[in-house]
Amino acid sequence: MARPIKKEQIPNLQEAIKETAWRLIAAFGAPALSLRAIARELSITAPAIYNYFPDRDALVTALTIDAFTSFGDVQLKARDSVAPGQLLERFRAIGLAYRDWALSYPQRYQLIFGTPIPGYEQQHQEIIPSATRSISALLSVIEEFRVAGRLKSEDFPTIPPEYEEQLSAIKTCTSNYHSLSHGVALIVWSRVHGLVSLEIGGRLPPFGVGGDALYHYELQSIAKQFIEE
Amino acid sequence: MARPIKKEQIPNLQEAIKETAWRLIAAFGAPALSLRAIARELSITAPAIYNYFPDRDALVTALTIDAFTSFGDVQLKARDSVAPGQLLERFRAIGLAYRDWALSYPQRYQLIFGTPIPGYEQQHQEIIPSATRSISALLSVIEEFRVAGRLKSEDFPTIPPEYEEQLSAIKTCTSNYHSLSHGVALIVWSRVHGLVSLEIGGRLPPFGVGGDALYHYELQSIAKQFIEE
DNA sequence: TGTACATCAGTGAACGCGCGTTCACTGATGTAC
DNA sequence: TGTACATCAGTGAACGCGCGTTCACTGATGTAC
Repeated sequence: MARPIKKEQIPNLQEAIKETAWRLIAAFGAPALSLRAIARELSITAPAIYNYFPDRDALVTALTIDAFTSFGDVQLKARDSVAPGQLLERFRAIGLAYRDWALSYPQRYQLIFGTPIPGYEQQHQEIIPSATRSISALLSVIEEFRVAGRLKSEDFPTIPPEYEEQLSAIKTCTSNYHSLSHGVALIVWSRVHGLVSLEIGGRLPPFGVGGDALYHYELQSIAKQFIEE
Repeated sequence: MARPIKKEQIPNLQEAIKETAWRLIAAFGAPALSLRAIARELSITAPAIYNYFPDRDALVTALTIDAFTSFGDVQLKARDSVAPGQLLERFRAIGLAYRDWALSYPQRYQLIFGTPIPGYEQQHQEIIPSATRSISALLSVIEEFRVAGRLKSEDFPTIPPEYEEQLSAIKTCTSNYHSLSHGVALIVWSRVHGLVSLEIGGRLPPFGVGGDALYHYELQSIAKQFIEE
């Protein structure tokens, strides 16, 4: 017998909300994200979302954690796709994966590494583990170089003791790493981030330079500067 | 005789609107900028703003142009503060001025180099002149190095002809520059931008590294890599 | 010096909109007997 | 197999808010005679 028309349910609404949020962020930018827009898109009412997230900030926090996790997965996978002995190849794999991920998910990249959403205060405590994990692939390889005595560090600025204590956030994960490794990892990250964020922002075309060739060149430069053959 | 209480006028309201806009952007972020908030701050009514700017986007465009102009002023002043012969010192001066400006006006930096404001479509044609001028200081010095035969470019990726045509935007200003100079300027910019945007975003502390020492180190690295002594 | 008039920067009310969040509710589903 | 009940995901109305933009207006200022 025919049941009365049952409204088609959305299985796993929690996930559907997040996926829709990503689509809207991709289309209109993270700061324009709104619960009502998500609800509209899913053909539910806005208050239904409150069954899954206590408020808008909690949703953004969940999205941020997911983004860091996805990014971290890719970074660790890239590292582990190369045998532990081939450090230089590991480094290259991580670097290439960085840009690939950023170009695949420019919105997520902007969300976690770009200008923060106004009016949204990051819940640092909740985000730190996934954020720390995401950078740990690069950090671990650089530390391995250092341990192997292959990190060129002659003129790298020494890190003053008063800064050392600020390392705590990351150090919970990588407490045994030398602080030099953190310094080098940071400068490597800043170069890679500089190029990638300009590329995502569409600022390469005016210079008439291809992002692909430039990125390979930059990775090569970094390796040459910091790593002993 | 006592005139009736005259409401204190704001002289040069156009400028006052822009100044207030910058203050609000500094406080709440560019995407949160609203005409009504500006009006409230100035104790005028929102429609009064329409006497000076046809709509919100026009205001943002004006702010963007002002920011590029202010940034360009600083860049050119830095370059010209050093005698034309001392190219390396000119380069250093430009680099240091870049960070100084960014740290002084992080909001302006974010507005012109960070994630674009959602719902605001840049009026490219109006902005291009000030944007092009702002980068011209760096570009000119690098071109001078090239002309002097002091630009190390052995393994710099060659720029494919199909990209050359995209240079048009900048080339209106610097049409006689070699495209290699554009390429090198871009990579220099990307490094400097990478570090500065991480510093502005408050992402250096977790690594326990001081922005000052790191930036000097990075400028030095760039010079060493691209410039013949 | 005094009057009539044009100018036009700023006002105040109103429009239609979207937002986050609250609240009492409904109605399908699953469980206990 | 059948009935009574508890659960709880999602609803719909409402709240108070801020937004960009429009419009007819007002009232101080400057000009012409």
